[in-house]
Amino acid sequence: MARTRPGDAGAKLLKAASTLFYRDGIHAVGVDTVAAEAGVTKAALYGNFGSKSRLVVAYLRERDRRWQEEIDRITAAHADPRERVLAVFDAYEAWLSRDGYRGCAFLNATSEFPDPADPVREVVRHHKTALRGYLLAQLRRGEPGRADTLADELMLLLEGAAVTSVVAQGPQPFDTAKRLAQTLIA
Amino acid sequence: MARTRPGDAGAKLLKAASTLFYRDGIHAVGVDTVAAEAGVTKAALYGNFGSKSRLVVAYLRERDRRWQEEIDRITAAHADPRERVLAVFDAYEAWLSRDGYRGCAFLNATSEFPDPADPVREVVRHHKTALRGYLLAQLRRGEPGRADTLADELMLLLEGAAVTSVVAQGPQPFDTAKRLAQTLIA
DNA sequence: CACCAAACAGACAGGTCTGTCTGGTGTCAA
DNA sequence: TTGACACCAGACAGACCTGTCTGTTTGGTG
Repeated sequence: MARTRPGDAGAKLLKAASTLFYRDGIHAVGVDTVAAEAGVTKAALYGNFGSKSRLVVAYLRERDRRWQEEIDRITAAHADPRERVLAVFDAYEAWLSRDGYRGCAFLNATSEFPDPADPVREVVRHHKTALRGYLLAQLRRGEPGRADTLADELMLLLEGAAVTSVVAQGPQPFDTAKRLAQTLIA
Repeated sequence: MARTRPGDAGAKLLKAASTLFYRDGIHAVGVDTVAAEAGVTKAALYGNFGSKSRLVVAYLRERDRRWQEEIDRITAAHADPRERVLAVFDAYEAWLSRDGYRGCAFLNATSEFPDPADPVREVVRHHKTALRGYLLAQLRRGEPGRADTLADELMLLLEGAAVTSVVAQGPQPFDTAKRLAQTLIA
């Protein structure tokens, strides 16, 4: 088997962790399983991340980074603020659909880590704050006075559609959410 | 110490399980902990429920039963369909507030049990279907033609507020949700 | 080429998990 | 009063958990 090049174990682990933690849940996956899936030894895991907790945080940060890239793509693809907002709904739906409606990784992590002071929860707050911030920035270019309220409302619709689509095992809630969002920002 | 009377161990276990599973998460709590919290032996747990999985299902069913009682109280306290709908939002908020914003027990369980075929997930679907059914029944008495769409929209707002209030660690999202709900059903 | 850092391989410790089993004890009902 | 049954107490099995350690091998760099 091709030996892992020095410095590559971290990336392999992150990829494996992302797949397994998201698919099966964080508590349900052991470090041995992550290392095996990455084709890397447990020693490499602890050498790179120090602990499972820190690997979990790194996993969420990485996912946040990828989501940020998605936001950048949306910004590049659409100039109209309203279109950008609606594109966020589409992107959210596409992510969940691609992953078999296992829900938002950050909300799932929140369920598994009850302590609000946990570093995991800080990453979640950072991610959600950034998302709301993006919506807010777009909405300010429409009716600045209503932008804050609208951002709150759209966040409710996004999160609601995300969790409901998991229970329903399908994208239908996003149709409802997008339609409602459209009338709100019209 | 007063000995547990025959037949009471099940109820004690259910109460302890409800507290611990909800507060700390299901995978994070072991059967020994549940038995100890209930003041009961592990043998009694397995005698009454057979397995941890079945205890989890019983925990969610019990919670669903209690929520159904809440719905009955709402029905008794309000005659107007619109008031009943808004009272559901208030009740949802009150439950989360009482429990320190740990979120909806059923959505949290969904995060922890990825397999849609798991009995746990069946209980979740049953609970959410019943909730939507109640809203739908009320909405049909207003504009029957829009009732289905409205029920979907209100569910999004409820779920959205539930999860967002966990991330935000406070009830503010429910203000947004209720205000929006009010304009939708006006 | 020689060295170092990072990987490999895999044993190991100490704890926790679910689930079982044995044997004694209290309660209720017949 | 006696028998059935649900409980208590706690040991036990076997798997899995996180995290550590020893020693070896290898790739990249000076």
